[in-house]
Amino acid sequence: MPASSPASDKYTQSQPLWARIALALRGRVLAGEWKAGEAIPAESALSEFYGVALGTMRGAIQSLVEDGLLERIHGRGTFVRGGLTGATMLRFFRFGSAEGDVPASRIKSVKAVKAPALAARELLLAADEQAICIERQRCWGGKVQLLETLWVPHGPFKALLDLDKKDFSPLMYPMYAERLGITVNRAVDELSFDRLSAAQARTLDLPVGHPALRVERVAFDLAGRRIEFRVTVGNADHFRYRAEIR
Amino acid sequence: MPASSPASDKYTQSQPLWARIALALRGRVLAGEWKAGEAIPAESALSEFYGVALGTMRGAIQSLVEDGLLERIHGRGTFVRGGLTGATMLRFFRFGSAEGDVPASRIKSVKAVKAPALAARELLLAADEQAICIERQRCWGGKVQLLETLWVPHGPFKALLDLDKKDFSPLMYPMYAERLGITVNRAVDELSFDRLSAAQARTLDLPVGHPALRVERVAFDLAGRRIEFRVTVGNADHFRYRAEIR
DNA sequence: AAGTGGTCTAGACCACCGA
DNA sequence: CGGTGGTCTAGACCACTTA
Repeated sequence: MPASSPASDKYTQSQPLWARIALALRGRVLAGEWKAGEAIPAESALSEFYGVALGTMRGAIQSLVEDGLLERIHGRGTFVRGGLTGATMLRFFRFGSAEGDVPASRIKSVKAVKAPALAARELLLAADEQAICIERQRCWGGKVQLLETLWVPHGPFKALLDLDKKDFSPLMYPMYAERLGITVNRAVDELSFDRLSAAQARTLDLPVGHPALRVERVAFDLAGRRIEFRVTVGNADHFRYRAEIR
Repeated sequence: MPASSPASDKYTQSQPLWARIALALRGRVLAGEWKAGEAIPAESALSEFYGVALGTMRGAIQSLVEDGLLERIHGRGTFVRGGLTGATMLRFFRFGSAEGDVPASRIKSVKAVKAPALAARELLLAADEQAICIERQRCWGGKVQLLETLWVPHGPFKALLDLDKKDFSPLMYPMYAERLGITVNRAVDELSFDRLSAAQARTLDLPVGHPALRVERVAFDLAGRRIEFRVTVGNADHFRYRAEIR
């Protein structure tokens, strides 16, 4: 940045200076110069490095904070945000008594497959492109409560195929981070209602055709790439969600 | 503000200067000094009035923008935000063909009642306090699609009792603004799953016990007061909602 | 052209954190 | 204590909108 667009060229670029610096900073984060959880240099150091005023540097950092890439802690520093923890599917459901229960996770299968049409579309994969399909169940209170099917692109995730089902972490996103170096930074859930198929009903111990909440989730990494598509199905009677408008 | 806490007292208050100014500004908006849709004075004028630097004034305004109270438009000014339009219940549903259709609204009844327990709790009313209950239906494609029951506190809304059912606007919130001077600034929706009662099923032309989405909404005015509680019920098969995590 | 918000500078000092 | 981010100042000039 200092060489390619000197700060003395005020107001001559199409983007504000703080936005260009934010872009450069984002690039350095994505390139792995500072890893998740680590601190980036102090504002003063960065403002000197880029040859801009402190306020401008703060603006650049602030935009990345609002974007979810960085996190500022007063008195300590500015940190690269860790990814999502993944325990977030619970926010759509209320399971009565199972408060202290640890939500268990059971992997049923991990297979290399041709991505089906829906998954290929959501992950922006070419037709017939290879993917990995993971099926798992999530349990609370000793009962299977959620059925999940996940697809991830084959390339960056192929190490999962060599992993024993027992060694999968109950939370996928921290596992992606530790084992593959892939950070899930953002996810979009699409909710709809459905009815349980015969197989689903059997596993969930509910009648066939019972109302179900269906969540289709696309997860994005730090660079904004689509790295996981997931379909979760659960008993609609336990659905509860709070949305705010303004 | 200029008299009660001069700007020269730097850093001696528990709140930052910009926060105290934001509070003062919010008070002037709530007092009606500038109405919804109107512009407030320019940053430069306000910074002079409060005796602070321009950057501090910008910070105060920015906080109110993030709060949804103000809106800045480059080159034009800073405006008091109009309230919600109210067409927002549609975001939970997809009604296939009825794209060009104007969503119709039919008021079934407007009555002064003792607030039932649920409504009283959500509106923070005392037990047995008076409220106004409004029942209405919303239609698309020539069919009744949503059933709504609304409760509003009696005091500020009593003018609604003198209004003919035909004169209700299809959108409640703009009507609150025009007829009562009450601006809905924020609303919280709680979604859950239910089944249609016999009466509901008849009106919606669906089987009894058919899966239904239930939305309980609390609406807040500019001052943060709870001014409306609303229960909306519709066919769960048309439910669709997008949520984002980060 | 005049007025608005948006960007940027070059400082100063305050509040928080950890060693 | 030294280092971090947070607040604040007093300017200057840019970009957008309206008349």
